[in-house]
Amino acid sequence: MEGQELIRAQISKRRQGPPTRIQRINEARILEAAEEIFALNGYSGAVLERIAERAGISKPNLLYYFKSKKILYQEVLEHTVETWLVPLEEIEESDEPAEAFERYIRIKVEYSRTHPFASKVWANELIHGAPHIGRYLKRRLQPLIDEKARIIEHWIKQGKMDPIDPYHLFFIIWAATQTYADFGEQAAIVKGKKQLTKADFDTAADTITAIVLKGTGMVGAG
Amino acid sequence: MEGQELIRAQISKRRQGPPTRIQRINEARILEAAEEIFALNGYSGAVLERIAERAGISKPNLLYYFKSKKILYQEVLEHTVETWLVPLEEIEESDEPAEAFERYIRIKVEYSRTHPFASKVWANELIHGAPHIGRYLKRRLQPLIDEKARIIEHWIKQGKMDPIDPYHLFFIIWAATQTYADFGEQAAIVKGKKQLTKADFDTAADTITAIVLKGTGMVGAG
DNA sequence: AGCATTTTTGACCAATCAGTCAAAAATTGA
DNA sequence: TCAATTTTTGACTGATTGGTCAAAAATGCT
Repeated sequence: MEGQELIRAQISKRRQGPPTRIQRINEARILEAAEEIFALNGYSGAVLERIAERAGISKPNLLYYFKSKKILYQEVLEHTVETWLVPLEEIEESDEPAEAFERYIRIKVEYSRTHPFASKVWANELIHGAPHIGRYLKRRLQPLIDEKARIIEHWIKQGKMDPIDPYHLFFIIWAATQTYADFGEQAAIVKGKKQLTKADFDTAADTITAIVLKGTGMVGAG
Repeated sequence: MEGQELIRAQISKRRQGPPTRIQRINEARILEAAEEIFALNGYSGAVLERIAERAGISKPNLLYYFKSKKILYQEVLEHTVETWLVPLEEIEESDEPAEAFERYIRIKVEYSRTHPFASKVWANELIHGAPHIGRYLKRRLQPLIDEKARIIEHWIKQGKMDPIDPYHLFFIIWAATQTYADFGEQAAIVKGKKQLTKADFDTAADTITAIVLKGTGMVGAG
């Protein structure tokens, strides 16, 4: 269990032409089912039979589309990472810090609410030390964060916000926004509910936004 | 995999008197080894043979001390939860909010640094919906949080801090402090390091403390 | 020393599960 | 219609692993 290297290269490519209608439907169904099963059980705990079942096909049929459990898992991971990075890319130097971060926080909380399985798969991979996707992450995430860190440092020089370590600021925001997906059950238990509601997520976004914006001096103390 | 009920009741109690020296040593060794293996591999991915190996004994011998994998896992969980709750209990109404929260944040970051495996085991359990420890959590954590929430609401009424949802404040602090243990590899990758250093944890504690204290109005805007 | 109790382990079993394979069924294209 | 291709699956296999058991080894006690 220590995957790496370019994921694309490992994926079953037995096709010559474009994917058929059946292929597109089945692969999409499998990936969706896999996301949920991997999220709920982890990599080792996930059983291919159950993923196939949930996708409405047989296990050998699943293996026909994805040559191995590992490859299927990596496809799921890659999909979640890319979605995860999109809102980060939208932070630009020309933005007002308060607006950029409020938008970023709200998008990430909303993503936690609508894609809890994706977030959990991702969290699981990270907890175990990113064994399947570490190298990819280094190539893809590190340069992106370095770029955004420079933007924040620029904002700090301009006096638009307090002097804060940009990396830790991102860690805190990631942690705070994703905790509602990853540890949603804990939050629900603490709040005495069966499940978090949309209102809970909205309050979460409000609270995180308020603390981060005021706490970093992006907006004047209220 | 949906354990519950009083954990103590399930644990092998074949003893009449107090534990012997050998028992204490071996049980401690096993629990320490188990914590690491469960943290690194998850419940399903953890192999008893490996835990035994790391504890320096044979697998049947491990099963002699803990009757099943599930029971061993629950013992590890229970141990981590109790440690986790200690600093929370220390927050008291007579405290100054800024002092109480700064202390709480620093203790939790330090705990993340010194007990990364415990934190990961715990995170893993929560991600999967707290299947083994959900009920215990409800009985133990919920009342405690309710109590601390009342203290915070009292502080808010006294004008000692901004009106903030106390539950979400705790979620944010838990997430921010534990992210350095749970997702430490990600943080290291982003920072271009192999591993986080003590200095990184100190900066983390400083940053979280600064943002939370200022962001909640516990200290005047600097 | 010698007996009782605790501790330790090799050998084994049964269940689970990723992955294979050959053949059947469905689909496509002329 | 009918042959070529793609899709689907039942039946297997081999490896892994949680847990058992009986017997051996170590320890404690008088």
